[in-house]
Amino acid sequence: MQVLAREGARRFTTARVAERAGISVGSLYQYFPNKESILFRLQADEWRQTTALLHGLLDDTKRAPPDRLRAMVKAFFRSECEEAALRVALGDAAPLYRDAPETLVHRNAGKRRVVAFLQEAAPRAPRQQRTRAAEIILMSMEAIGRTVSEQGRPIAEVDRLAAATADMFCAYLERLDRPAGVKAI
Amino acid sequence: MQVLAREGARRFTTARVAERAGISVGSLYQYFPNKESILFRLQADEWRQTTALLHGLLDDTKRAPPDRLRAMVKAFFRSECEEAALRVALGDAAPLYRDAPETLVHRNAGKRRVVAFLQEAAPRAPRQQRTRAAEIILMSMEAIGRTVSEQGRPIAEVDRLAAATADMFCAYLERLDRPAGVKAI
Amino acid sequence: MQVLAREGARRFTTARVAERAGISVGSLYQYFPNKESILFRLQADEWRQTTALLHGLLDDTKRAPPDRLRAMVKAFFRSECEEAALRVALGDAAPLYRDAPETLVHRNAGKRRVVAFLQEAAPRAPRQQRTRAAEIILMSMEAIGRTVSEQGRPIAEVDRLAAATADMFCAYLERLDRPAGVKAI
Amino acid sequence: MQVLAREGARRFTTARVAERAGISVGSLYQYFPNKESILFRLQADEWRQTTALLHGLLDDTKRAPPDRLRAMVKAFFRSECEEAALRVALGDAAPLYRDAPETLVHRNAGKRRVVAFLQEAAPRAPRQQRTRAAEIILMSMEAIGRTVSEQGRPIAEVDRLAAATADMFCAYLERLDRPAGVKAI
DNA sequence: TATGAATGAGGGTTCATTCAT
DNA sequence: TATGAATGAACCCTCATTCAT
Repeated sequence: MQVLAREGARRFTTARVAERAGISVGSLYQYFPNKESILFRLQADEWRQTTALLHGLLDDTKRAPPDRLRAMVKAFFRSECEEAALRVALGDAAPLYRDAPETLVHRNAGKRRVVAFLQEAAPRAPRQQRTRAAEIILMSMEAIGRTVSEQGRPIAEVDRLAAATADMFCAYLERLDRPAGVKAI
Repeated sequence: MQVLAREGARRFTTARVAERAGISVGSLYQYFPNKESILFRLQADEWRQTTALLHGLLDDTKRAPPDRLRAMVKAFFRSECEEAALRVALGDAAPLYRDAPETLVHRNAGKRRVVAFLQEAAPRAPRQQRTRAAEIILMSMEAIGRTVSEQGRPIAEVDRLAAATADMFCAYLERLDRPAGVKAI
Repeated sequence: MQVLAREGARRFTTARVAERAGISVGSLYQYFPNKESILFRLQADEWRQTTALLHGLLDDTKRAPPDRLRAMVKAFFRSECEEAALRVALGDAAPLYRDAPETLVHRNAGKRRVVAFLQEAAPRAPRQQRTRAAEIILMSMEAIGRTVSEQGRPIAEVDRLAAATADMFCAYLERLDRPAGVKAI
Repeated sequence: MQVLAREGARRFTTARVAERAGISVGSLYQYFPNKESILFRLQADEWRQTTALLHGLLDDTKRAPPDRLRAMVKAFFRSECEEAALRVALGDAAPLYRDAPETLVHRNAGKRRVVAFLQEAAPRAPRQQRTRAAEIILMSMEAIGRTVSEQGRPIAEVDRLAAATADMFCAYLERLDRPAGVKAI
């Protein structure tokens, strides 16, 4: 993680990782079969943390769904901004793990959780719409979060963007839950 | 573009580009100072095309703003899916041009155009909110478009996702234009 | 042997040998001083088996010398074709044990046995000629056997080649035993 | 060739070849796609030379076939002993080019030439026997030649072994040409 | 202006061997 | 006696860039 954050994806080499870890390249290769797997492990750890954080917020049934959504977006943006360099570098390394099966697993898990949330937040929306909405919300949140983190914006600005993004999602929720035919726009 | 699309970002080398172009590496280096600049040029061309396409749709004042927004999202998603391989490869090469000044210029131009559009579509929204909304809409659209193209989904599905994404944007527009204090959610 | 036969000489590593043997690398190095010695041991075992087989056939004084020679060639070719992969791999590893003293010992033992056989089969040949003939016969038989095994020819074909090779050896025996000056060609 | 001869197959590395050639590794890789191809090229050159030499001798129709055979064996053994180290190293590197199609081509070309020779030298032998005999003669000659070269025997001894080997071949020729049923052994 | 051979640092990976436990 | 993590030199190969022609 330190090599990735400090040196960037391009300079993330097995030699540097080993040196930073204070071990030899050979030892590194006793724990990881190849470079790709190191990166994947880093990304998996990130996913685990973020998933725990976000699902925890969505699970908090004491709060109204929109509040939970807002909390999730805000938390996600902030977590993206911490260790921004690492996040960017992991993003740059995506080609190396993009097609791994675990990537799909992670994506699907996230999607399922949001679908479940939408069931609660927009119970009147048809199932197919909910599935698509879940995807859209996740993809947007991740993309905006990454871009914001990448640009190194000040934290206050990040929070404002999170609020605005959550506004968009909430407006979408509202519309999804509106009985069909009562179109406003 | 052909090298990038056919061989991927990893195998996009100056030697291959020169060969495909039917010139020598030396000549290639007379037109471009370095590899990075070649990639940047490719991305700039993409941007030019997409910008022309999207701004053209937004400019069509005969249609209602939401319709134009829908048209833009649909057109963007489709254009992303054409030459998906090229798009993915350009995305993978982003680290090489991400920090170029032209990148910022392009982003700002897009943002300005959407801000102008929002002025028309949500005249009652405060200026700052509009600016943020423009950014959010652009980033979401780009991110979802890229992801969708990356995943190679069937065109019908892409259109459905475009429609749903546009739904989200329209719901957001509606809310932006709603007089403050009249919160629905 | 299993590692060598299944994985080939290139992938014959101490780690793999230890794993297949169900012990640790450390333990492996308590039984063998180095990798070379493992290979040599394998080769020595092969030699022991083959020597026992071939000498046994040559020893069978109830049969006429040419018959015994034929039997030996046939048996050798067949034994080479069993476990062909192992044989090929051992051959590839030859540089590691070629210069070991045991290699010379084995070669000399084989030579002595064939010299003795020739004494019986071509008693009239001068001693020096017999010595050379023994070498030539052994080298040919080994080389043709190895090549045949390497090429994975069908067993029927292998037997035919063995018969032809034995023909050659028998013709040679005959000539060796012919009184000098009675040259036919 | 120098690296192979002086350092052996194990120490035949691209870096050493480049250094000895007075060029950089990069340049080396502009002429050869990989290490294997370098070795193959070396072997192919050897084959070309040897083929020219041996076929030339076999072609000399002014001499009787047995004489030509003797000349060929002698010439082959001597050529193997020149640059013995190179020959041994090339042999050790065989795993790298053994399965290349050119190897088969070379083998077949040699075989065809010897088959043609046998047609002349043993016209009464059946076709199938001739084919097998050609293979056997070639394989023996190559194997004995290699072994002799590998052992670094003195040239006089090499010549004697060549003569003895040729004796064996000639005896075989004689037998092949003998009308069937007139078995001597 | 065009060429393309030459460069060489740098990449990922392997593996025989050691030695503290 | 058995272990197996640690080592690190060495391997093959790539590629952005230069520069004499």
